[in-house]
Amino acid sequence: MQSSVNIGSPENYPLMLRSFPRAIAHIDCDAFFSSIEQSLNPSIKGKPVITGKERGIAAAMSYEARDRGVTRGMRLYEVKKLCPDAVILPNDYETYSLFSKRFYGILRRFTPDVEEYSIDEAFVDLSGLRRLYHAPYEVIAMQIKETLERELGLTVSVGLSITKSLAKIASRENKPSGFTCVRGYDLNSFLKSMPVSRVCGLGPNSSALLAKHGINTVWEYVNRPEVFVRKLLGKVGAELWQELRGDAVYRVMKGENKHQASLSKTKTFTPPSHDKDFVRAQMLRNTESAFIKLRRHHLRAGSVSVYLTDHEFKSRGLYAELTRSTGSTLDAAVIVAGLFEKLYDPRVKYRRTGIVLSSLEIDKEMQYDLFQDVCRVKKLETISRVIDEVNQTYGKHSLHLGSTDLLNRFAHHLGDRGDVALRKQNLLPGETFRRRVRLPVWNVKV
DNA sequence: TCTGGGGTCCTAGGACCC
DNA sequence: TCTGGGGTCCTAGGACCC
Repeated sequence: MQSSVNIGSPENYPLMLRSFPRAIAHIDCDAFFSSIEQSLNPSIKGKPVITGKERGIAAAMSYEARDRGVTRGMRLYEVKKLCPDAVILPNDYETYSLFSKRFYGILRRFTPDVEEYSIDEAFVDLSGLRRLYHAPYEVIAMQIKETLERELGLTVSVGLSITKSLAKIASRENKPSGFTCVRGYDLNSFLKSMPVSRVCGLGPNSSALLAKHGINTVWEYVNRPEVFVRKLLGKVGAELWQELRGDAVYRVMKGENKHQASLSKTKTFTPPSHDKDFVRAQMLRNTESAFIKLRRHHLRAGSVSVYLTDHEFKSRGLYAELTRSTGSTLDAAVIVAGLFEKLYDPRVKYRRTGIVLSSLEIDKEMQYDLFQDVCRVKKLETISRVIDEVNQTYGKHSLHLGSTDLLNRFAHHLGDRGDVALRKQNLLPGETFRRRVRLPVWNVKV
């Protein structure tokens, strides 16, 4: 890595690096979900593989499918039109999480400075490792890449540069199985014709705004004064400006279990509806699902917000803080129903409801408030536990709130896979799957 | 890209308080 | 009692990410 960066015309923008230059790698698994499916089932290697069957849209697709024009979020009937031979599978997050754990395990063999950016993307700070490995950063990064590909049976793309933002752009350059190194003195040529929309953090809105000011490439962006971008795009804009000039402001955040801030559940339905009972039932069903997930993660929520999205995709929401944090569906259902009453407008057609649980805390840290009704709390907890047990055995939502009953006339897509045995063979020592049983649904009033 | 679901972070502007 | 002005806190909504 270079120890200095030369960017722009020095007389206009004399650049003083704030920090010692770092070597940061961004590692991105190629077509993660579908590659895992192909890795586990060799008979579908080389075929267009799409996951997301249970939701009716393409969540992830293999390069074979991408080459045929399949894109993220595409409806599955469209997909079938494009490639009739497509292999369409439901998402299997358990298996994907397992691969993700292995992925991070391998990275941590090289250094503890690993950030879990998402299920299939990591940042690794290689700074200072040259001496340990007796090799330049490029070679260390290549070693990491080769180890990952060999042990996971998937390909990954790696970007290596002096800031996170630059490394992230770089990793996308030569997918799949790419390796792109951008040194300080490469910035000029690398950014010259790079569209601003490639920058992580500059989405469609920011890009459109920049275009209005004649800024289309990252090069044009970094050659404007900092005050200008700050005025236009605020704090984030200014931070990215630094990062793209090679001045690292974002650190690689190590730590395996970052504290989760919120947990949400949303569901879209078609056609849009203004049937109040139906919309409320959707909302409460989301509440049930959110709390099931909450309890599975051994968490409690201290606040809850609900929102409704109308047919024009405008959302309105309401937020409530709870007097004590809870993991009980029944506790929250009362609050949610109250918020819903305030939010619901009979003149509007809704197409989506959602709930966000926040102020999350770990279950065992929960302390009883001196003045609360301990008996009632215990009772609600017992009910929740029993509900979870029943549902685990007989299928999600077998036992549910009476008020969500009317949803049961809608069939559940089961997303069954029937290849659990195959998947189990693939487990390493110490790895397990959650139990998964599906039976017909019945109704119980609570 | 006309729109599926689960997240994080930022900020304008309202509420509230001197 | 009315009014001005300024500071702080908070949250709803937006923008963005995978």
